[in-house]
This record gives sequence, C-alpha cells and structure tokens, in this order.
Amino acid sequence: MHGYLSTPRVTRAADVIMDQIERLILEGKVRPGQKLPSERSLAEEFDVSRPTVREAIQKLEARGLIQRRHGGGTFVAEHVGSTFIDPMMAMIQRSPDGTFDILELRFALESVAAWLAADRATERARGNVQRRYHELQAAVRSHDLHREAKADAEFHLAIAEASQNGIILHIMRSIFVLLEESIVKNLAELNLDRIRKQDLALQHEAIYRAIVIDRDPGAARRAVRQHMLTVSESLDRERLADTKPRRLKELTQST
Amino acid sequence: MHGYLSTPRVTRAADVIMDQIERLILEGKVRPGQKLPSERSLAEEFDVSRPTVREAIQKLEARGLIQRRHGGGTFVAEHVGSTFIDPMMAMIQRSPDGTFDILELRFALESVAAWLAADRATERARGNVQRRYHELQAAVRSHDLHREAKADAEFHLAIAEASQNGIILHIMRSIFVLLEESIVKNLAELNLDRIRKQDLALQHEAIYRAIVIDRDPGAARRAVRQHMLTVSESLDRERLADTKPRRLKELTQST
DNA sequence: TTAACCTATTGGTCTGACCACTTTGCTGCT
DNA sequence: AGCAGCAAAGTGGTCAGACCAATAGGTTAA
Repeated sequence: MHGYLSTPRVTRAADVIMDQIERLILEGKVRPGQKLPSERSLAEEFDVSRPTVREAIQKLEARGLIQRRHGGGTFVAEHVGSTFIDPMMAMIQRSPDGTFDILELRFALESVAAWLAADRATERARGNVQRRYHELQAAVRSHDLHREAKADAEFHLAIAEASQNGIILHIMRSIFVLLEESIVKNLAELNLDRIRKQDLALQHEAIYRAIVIDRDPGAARRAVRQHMLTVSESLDRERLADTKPRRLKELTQST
Repeated sequence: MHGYLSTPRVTRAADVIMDQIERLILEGKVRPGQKLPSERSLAEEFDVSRPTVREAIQKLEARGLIQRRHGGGTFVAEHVGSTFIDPMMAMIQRSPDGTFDILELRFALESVAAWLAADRATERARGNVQRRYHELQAAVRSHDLHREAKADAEFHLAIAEASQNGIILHIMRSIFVLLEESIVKNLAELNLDRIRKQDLALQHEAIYRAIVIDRDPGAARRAVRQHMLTVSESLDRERLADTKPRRLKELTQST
C-alpha cells in the first residue's frame, strides 16, 4: 500500500554503481586518501558505460566521500567520518580528561572489534592484520618513534577493518587521525619505561595470535583489554598531579 | 601566492552551470515543486552539452535541491533550505548491515558506559537515570510507541551521561538522533512479541538497579549486554531472509 | 645530481544515438 | 458527448567513441 515514500527507486544503474563504490569505501577495501581505480577501469569492472560510472562518482563527490583531481585521479576523502571529528577535537582540547575519555572509548570499541575480527575476518583481512603486525615489529626495532606510532595505529586499524563493522572502523579512524601527534608524544614518554615497552610488544603479539592464528574471539578480547590497561597505567603514571586519577583497571575485571 | 587551498578550481563547466541553476531556484525564478526545463533545453540555453547539464543536475540532486523522475521531468524539491543530510546518516541507511553495525557499536559503548556509570556517576546523574527510568515506565504503560521510543533513548542517554565520558556520550547522541525514526519502527514490530517486551522491561529495571541502587559495575555491564542481546535477537527474527544473519549472541559469552 | 621535457594516464567535455518510462492527447467506441 | 484505450511525443537514463586538458612519472640532457 505505502509504495516507496522517500525513494521512488526504479533501480537506476548509476545508483547501484554508487552503492558498490560506497561499499568499497565503507568496508575498508579502499582506505581514506587512497586512489580509486580510473573511471574507465571501473566502467569495465562493473560492466557499465563510463558516463554511468561518472555519474556515480559525481554523486559521491557531492556527498563529500571522494575527491577528484583532473588528470590526477579519484581519491577517497581523508575525513569520511568528519561529523564526529570536530566536536571531539574541541572536546579533547578543552577537557583535561579527554585522553582518558578516548582511552575508555578505545577500550570499548577495540575489545569488541577484536572479538568480531577473530570471529569473522576474511582471509584477506587476516593477511592485512598479519602484515601490519610485522610492520609494527620492524618499526619497533627501528627506534623511529614516529614510524612506530604510525605502525601501531595501523595495526589497530587493521583489526577494526577485519571486524567488518564499518561504523566502528570509521570512529576508530577518526580517533587515530585525531591523536596521531599525541601518540608520538605518548610513545616518547613511555619509551623511558623499557620493561613496559616489552609488555606492549608481548601484548601486540597476543592480539595478533588470537585473531590471525588461533581465531579465538575470547582470547582476542582479553588480549586487547590487557593492552589497553597497560597503556592506561603508563599514561596515568605520568600524571600524578592529576586531581582525579582515572584508570581502566576496573574495566578488565571479569564479566 | 597561496592560490586556492580548499578549492583548486579550474572552473569546471558543470559547476558553473550548477551555480546558475541553483540561482534560478534560490532567486525564485522556479518555485518548489515546479518543473525545471528539460536537460536538452537547458543545455541549449547555457550553450553547453547535455552531459554537462546532467552533471550539474546530478550534483543538485545529491544535495537534495531537486528531484528527478524518469520520463517525467526534473522538479525543484519542496523543502529547500532545511535538509542537511549527515554523511554518517546516509552511510548507515545505505548499508544493508548498517542496523547490525550500530547494534554492535551500541553493545560496545553501552556496556562500558553502564560500567562507568555504576562506578562513578554523580549524585545528580544518578537522579537523572532514575527519572528517565520512571518516565520510560510511564511511557510503556501509555502504549504510545513514539513516546516510548523517545523515553527509551533518553534512558540510555542518561546512562551515557552518567558515565562522565563526554566522547562516548557524544557518539551515542549521534546514534540516537540518527535512529530516532527507525527505533519507533523497530518498537512497533517488536511490540507484536509481548513476552519479549516484558523481557525488555525487566532488563531496563536490572540496568537501572545496578547503576542507581546497587552501584554494581559488573552487574550493570551484564544487564546491558543481556538487553542488547534481546534487541538483536528480535531484530534478527524479522530478517530471516537475510543471507548472512548477524547476532550479538557470541559477544555475550564470558570474558 | 638536477632540471627540463615528453608521454602515458586520467578526469572533463562533447556529439549523437538509442532505450525506458511518463505524460498527453488523440482516436474510436459506447 | 463522454469515456476508455492506445499511440506518439517528450523526458530522463544509458551507451559509444572521440577529443581536450591537466597531472604524474619516466626519460633525457645539462
């Protein structure tokens, strides 16, 4: 009876293509900043004409998801989930507890993401996690803090990607873009504590093993929780002057 | 020296045409609901090719200013100024798994939020949760679905507020604004299942008690998980045709 | 090594054609 | 005269191929 209220939809080919390209982006097949295939190859791949692909791309551009450069190519926008970024940015800069807020958020998101990743990651996604893990190991050995921070973030993002939950992935991307610089700073401070750094390496390994090798959701979640706890403690240690010390410790207690 | 930072602008013809058409609308030359000239005549008038006009029109459509009907014509949208469509909103509505993505996100956020709320809510925040809980009870008794959905959302938001984590609160607000309508719809469908609805009421009570009365973080987290599980199952039940059923069930297993 | 250049690639635009859907008005019947 | 059914015109949707314009990357020359 009600028909199509908001979407009169007679299945326009351009819209179908747009959805497909959008899913490539949302599912993390192509990452922010990365170049999309050319219009011609996309047309061939989806078996439609170039104008149709163009139309789809134009709509995505109008919605801010992608960006075109004449002669250069088509790129996925850097800030897809930007809705969250701006208010969060202001919040963090304003609030002294912003760092811990984010830590708690990461605790929530990453423990679930790890569980999901261990449970339902594709073969390709597991390969990604493995690759990022090895890159992280190499980065740690290089003693290049900036590179290490980047690799660390990429490792965690690869897990979010493997979770096949587009929204969680987007939020985590926002967080890491947001914290890129402060992560470097934190790492520099954490670096003083060599024992703890060894802990981090072991924890990364545990996470990696649980997701890629053993595919054990429960173990993955436990490993991530332990990891976040360590990070939280380390950060806490440097802020003794803080009037209200906050830790994640309690959160890691049993269900 | 710096040129155009955000807009590299090489004066794309389509954008120029888009501006011109937009001015037609904004200046009232064509009124909302009225039919626009055909693509062919617009092309002739602006002295460009039809593809260029099409591109301009497509962008305007993506921005919600106009609406096209195959074989019918192009029309100015009824409500011009008011529609700012959140990219996130579009993203989620478009994705077929969006509902479950959100459910998983809520599972992650709310279980942590409940724990934190039970642990460190202020006196005032606890009062808020209590008030929202009683409002929810009243709403349920009223059998007004819209009111009930609203009260439901407010109850969960009050918990997020009580968690004293601004970022989690912010994200959850975004989610609920986003889903306001679909929650009503979901409730309407869930309503058929009275037993389950009774479950929901009991679960809300358990959450409320754990946070406000007992201040038991672990119990709060367990209660929220059980709640999310029930919602997930109910939604899942309606989508038996779905090729890949997704549930939260596994997530609720022990740590 | 560096700078200038050249070329392949890629997005931007055009022409013209055909298809699919809607609307409209005509035709022919009642 | 009035109405139902149908056919043609109009309009958006898609396709094909071509050429232009800007960029990126490799090559060559200084």
